[in-house]
Amino acid sequence: MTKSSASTEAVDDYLKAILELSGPADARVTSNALAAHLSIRAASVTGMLQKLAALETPFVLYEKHRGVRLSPAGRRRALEVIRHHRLLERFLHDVLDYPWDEVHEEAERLEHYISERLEDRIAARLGHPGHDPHGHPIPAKNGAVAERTEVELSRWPCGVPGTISSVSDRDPAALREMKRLGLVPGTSVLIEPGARTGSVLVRVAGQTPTRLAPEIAAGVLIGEGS
Amino acid sequence: MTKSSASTEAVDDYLKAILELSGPADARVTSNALAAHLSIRAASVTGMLQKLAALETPFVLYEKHRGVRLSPAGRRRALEVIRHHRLLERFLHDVLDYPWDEVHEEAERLEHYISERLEDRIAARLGHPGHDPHGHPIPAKNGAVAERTEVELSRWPCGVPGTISSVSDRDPAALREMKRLGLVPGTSVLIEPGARTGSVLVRVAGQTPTRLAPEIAAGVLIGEGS
DNA sequence: CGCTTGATTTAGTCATGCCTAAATTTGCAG
DNA sequence: CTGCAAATTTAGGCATGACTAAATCAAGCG
Repeated sequence: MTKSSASTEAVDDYLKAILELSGPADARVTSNALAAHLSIRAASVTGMLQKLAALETPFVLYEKHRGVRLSPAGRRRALEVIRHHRLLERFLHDVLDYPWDEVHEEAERLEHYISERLEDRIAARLGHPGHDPHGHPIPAKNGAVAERTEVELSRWPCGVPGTISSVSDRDPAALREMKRLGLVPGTSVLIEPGARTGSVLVRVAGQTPTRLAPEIAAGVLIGEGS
Repeated sequence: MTKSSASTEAVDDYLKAILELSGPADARVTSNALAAHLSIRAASVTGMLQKLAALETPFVLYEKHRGVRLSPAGRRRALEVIRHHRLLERFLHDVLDYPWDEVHEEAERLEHYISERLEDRIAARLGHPGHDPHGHPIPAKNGAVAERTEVELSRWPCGVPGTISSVSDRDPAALREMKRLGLVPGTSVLIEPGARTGSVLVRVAGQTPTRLAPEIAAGVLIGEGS
C-alpha cells in the first residue's frame, strides 16, 4: 500500500533543500549534501528519500548511491513552500514592521501551515510582489520563477557598476551588517580591486569602500545596473 | 528522566480542550469528555494525560479514574494558545478581509506556530483588541480574561432586551446563518415567547422574529444591553 | 586489477501520538 | 449489597522521522 501524497514539515524541508542544492541545472543531490544542509544524519536522509520516491505520486526520483532529483510534483511543492516563505517575509516586513533580519525565522516556521487561501490573501494585500525583502524572487502560483542572471559578489568584475540583487537570509548577523553598510537589494555598487581570499572590497556610490568578510560576501548576488 | 516542557500541537489541543470543558468552576474533566471533544479515542487520552502529568513541570493534575484539571502551567499555556487563536481571527478578519465564518479554521492551525514576537506585533497592529470577530474575549498576555456574565440565548428571559455577546465559531454554516439574520455580536434583540425544544424565537430591533434551530441557538451568548 | 577510503545504505532504537482489544474500576440500580 | 454497564486504563501496534552502528558500494590510486 504505497502512501498517497500529503506533505509534512519534514517533507517540505527536504524538498526545499533538494531544490536549493540542485541549482538551476537540476543536478542530482547527494544524501550527504542534504544531511549537511538539513543538519541531520545521512542515514536519516536515505530513509526519507526512499519514502519520498515510493509515494503514489513520488516527490523525488531516487537511485541509490546516485543521489536524487525532484519529480515534477516535488518541484511544484518545493516552489509552493518557497512562495509561502517569501510572501510571508514580505508580509511580516511590510505589514507588521518586522526588521529584515528577523523575518526569516518566523517565515520558516509558518510557511508549512498557511492555506492556499491565506497565501492568496497575503499576495493580494501586498499587490503580488515579485521579491522578498532580501531580494529573492517570489515564485508565481504556477511555479514560474523570475530568471536569475545575477552572480556572486566575488565574481563581479572590478570597476563595473552593479546593483545588489539579493542577500542570503540565513544569517541574521550578516543581514544586520549589510544593512549597516547600506548594502540592501537595489543599491548600486562598485567592486574595488583588493586582496582576495573570498573577501571583497565594495564601494557604495560616493562612500569609502568596505571589505566584506567571505561568509558575508558569499551570500550576496549582484547584477547589472548603474 | 521526566521530560521537560516544550509543547506540541497535540498538547496545545489537549490543554485548550481541558480549559474549555472544565468551565469557569475549573471542574475536573473526564477522559471521555476529552476524547469526544478532540475526536480521538479515550485510550489515547489516558496515555496523553499520563504524560502531561508526568512532565518536569506538569501541565495537568491527574488522578486515574477521576479526570484531570489544568496545573497553573497548563492553564497559562492554554490561555496563550487561545490568545493566539483569537488574535489571529481578529487579524485575518480585519487586516486580510477574511469572512468571519472562515477565520476559525485558519487560526486553529496557525495558533500553535506563531512566536511571542508575532503575537505582539499582531496585537499592536490591531490596537490590542478585547474580542475576536465572534465576540469571544481575547485573554491578555498575563492570562487575564474579561469576566463573562452572559448566558445562553435559550436562558434569556422573554421580553427583556439583550445584546448578542458572542457566537460559537465551531460551525461555519451556523455563522453564515447568523450573519444572514443580522445576529452578530453587539446586536440588540428581544426573545419572543414560543414553543421551546431548545429553539428560540429572536427579534432583532424592528424586524420580524426568527426561529433559531437549537444547534445554532446553543452557541449564542447574550448579555445585558439595550 | 585490487585496495583503501569516504559516501551511502541497512538494521535496529527511540519518542511522539494515535489505534484496537482486552482488562479493570466505578457507580448506580435493584 | 450485588452485579451489570459504562467509563477508564492497560497492553500491544502502527506510522513518522530522527539516531547509532554496522555493512556495503564506488572511485581513484598504485
